[in-house]
Amino acid sequence: MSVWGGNSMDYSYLTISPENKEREKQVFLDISQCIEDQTSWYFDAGAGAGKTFALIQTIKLIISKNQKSLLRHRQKILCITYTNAAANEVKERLGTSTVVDVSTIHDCVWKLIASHQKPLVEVHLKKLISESEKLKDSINSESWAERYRSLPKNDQIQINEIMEKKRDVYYRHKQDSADDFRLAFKDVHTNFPDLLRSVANFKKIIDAIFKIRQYEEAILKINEKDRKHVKVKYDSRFNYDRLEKMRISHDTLLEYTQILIAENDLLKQIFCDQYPYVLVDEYQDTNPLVISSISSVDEYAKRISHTFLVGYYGDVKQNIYEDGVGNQLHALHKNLVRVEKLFNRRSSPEIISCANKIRNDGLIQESIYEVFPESNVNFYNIPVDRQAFIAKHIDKWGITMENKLHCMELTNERVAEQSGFSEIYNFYKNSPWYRTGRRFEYLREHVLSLDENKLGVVQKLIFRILDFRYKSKLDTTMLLDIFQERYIKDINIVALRSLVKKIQNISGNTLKEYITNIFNVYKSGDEKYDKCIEYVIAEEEINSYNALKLFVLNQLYNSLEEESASEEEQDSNINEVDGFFSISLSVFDLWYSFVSDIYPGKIVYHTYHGTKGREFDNVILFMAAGFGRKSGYFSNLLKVLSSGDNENETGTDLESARNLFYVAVTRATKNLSIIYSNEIEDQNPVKDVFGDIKTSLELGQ
DNA sequence: GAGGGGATTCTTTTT
DNA sequence: GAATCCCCTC
Repeated sequence: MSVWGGNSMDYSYLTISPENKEREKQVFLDISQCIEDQTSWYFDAGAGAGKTFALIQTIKLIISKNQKSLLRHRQKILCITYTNAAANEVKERLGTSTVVDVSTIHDCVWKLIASHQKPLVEVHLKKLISESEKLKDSINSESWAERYRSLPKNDQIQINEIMEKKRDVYYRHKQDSADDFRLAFKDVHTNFPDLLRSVANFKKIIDAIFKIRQYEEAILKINEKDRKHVKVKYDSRFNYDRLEKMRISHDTLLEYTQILIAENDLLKQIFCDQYPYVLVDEYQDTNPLVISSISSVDEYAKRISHTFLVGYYGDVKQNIYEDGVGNQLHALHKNLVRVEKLFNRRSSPEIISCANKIRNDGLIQESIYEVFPESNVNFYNIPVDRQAFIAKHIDKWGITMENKLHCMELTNERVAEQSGFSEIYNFYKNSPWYRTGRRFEYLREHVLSLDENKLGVVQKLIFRILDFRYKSKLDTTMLLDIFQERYIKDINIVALRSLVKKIQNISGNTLKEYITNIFNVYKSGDEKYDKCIEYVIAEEEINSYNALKLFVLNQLYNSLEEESASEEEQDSNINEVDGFFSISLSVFDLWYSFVSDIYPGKIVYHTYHGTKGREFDNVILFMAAGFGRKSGYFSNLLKVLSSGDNENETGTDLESARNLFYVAVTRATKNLSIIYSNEIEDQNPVKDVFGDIKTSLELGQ
């Protein structure tokens, strides 16, 4: 069913009644009718209904009816998805086609607008002006800028000049404690003691002043047609704009697109000429700016009587990201025909029934199958003892390597801990680059991303070493997976055998030992071996364990060249890095398996959010009253679990908790256990959904 | 004892 | 960036 492959039950032997087959066909006929009538539509279906299947079916239908005309007019069907993973899945399931473009929203709109730099730069210029105005307004009105505001103009100018001169000093000491920071700006502190009473506010002011200046310089340069300011670039690697450098990030790209399309008939023309059919996957997660862009193209196409059809596919109750359009689709794109699918092709009737009660918008699913295998659904309210709880389920559900147990946790930190590599996760978490540098938001991606390229610099290097170690031990590894082509082209069997043996002989119980052993053989006469190691490490200056340690120290502690770091501090940093490399290799193996998406055991851990789109036979949900800073996140939901008012929940924490819970519950196909350890104020709503609440570990039927 | 400020801690996910 | 706790000052 999914790109992540197997580990799910075999549906092929389940039977579907002729009546249900007919009804399922009718849903698709509804979509065909929309295409026939030239009316755009949205397809709403709950979890497990086969949305992606329907989307692909639709594409195939459009192709079968219009391929010739599309080819003749050099037109294509556009399918936009929210993630790269989803785009790849659609491509894979659809097969290659010359009349379909499948891409993420960002790729697609950037392709559209990147070649229209003239209007793009104009929009960018307006943005720079409005952003610098906004900053000036804040300095004139926000309470954090009051102490600056109340100074005489001359003093303000003086401060601006001092800070401009000491720009590098400012950035060097920005992360210091308040006392150290005041010390670094002694002169400002003595002359303007009030201003530095709150260091945090002072930093806010200075940041704003610097930004205003940068923006104003950029505005001048754009007007002067400076060589570096004639083009706007979209940089998908960064999550924030650098407007003064003409670089924008994800959200601003969508913002500019919306403005450009709204203001520019030529772009609308190009869009609807090129793509008369647009299909949007997971519309509930799509940014409202994208919906209004598409909608304005639609209106334009109608005005000039062009064919332009849009089909949205999604489920409002699976909207778990804040900037998604959710149930506001119809407000932004008018006159859409609703097509609904009420069948579920994934889960047991028991699970479907719980899910129906959790979603409170009236969409009630039923199983498409006549008979479904045995299913267990239980809600436990007991103190959480993960080991005991999991052990019971392994017995009860017959968990094996082939029939895995999938545990869902709320946080990544827990997932790392349960997966057995919290030592590694915590090392990064506590390192100055992430902790003192306040870069917590990078931690997940840098440590846990399944995409090697998104890992942090240190993490990527360690990944490469572990990957090399893993593959060099595997009989099925292809030579080219570990050796670079040009170094093995002219190698004979004897030399190759010796090289492989040398590599397989590298041993160690810790990374420290393993890496030390790598370099023990390095530069001792075997050039092929040296090249191979250089290929793995790919960092020139690293040619010993100590050099590696220094590299990590520079990357994560970068305190070596700082005059402020005392010798003891440096020693303790070195010890910490040394301790990190002394963690057992078996722990690193667990991390390696995790980020390689290899599941070496019977149990797999996920976050609730991370399982979107997937399905598992056996699921345990670990649940608690609070989530993040919100202490009543789930406990409030449980109070109204089966009775909440859909209308009044819009935009509330209750809605987001409900959607997240809905997504988590509907991942399960056969067996689902939920364990909630806090007190339940009112048991009735929970009983309504899950039946009796179990208060002991005994797994009743 | 009120309130200002500082230090500390923290959720998820995608582009 | 915001919630929360703690400390300091008035």
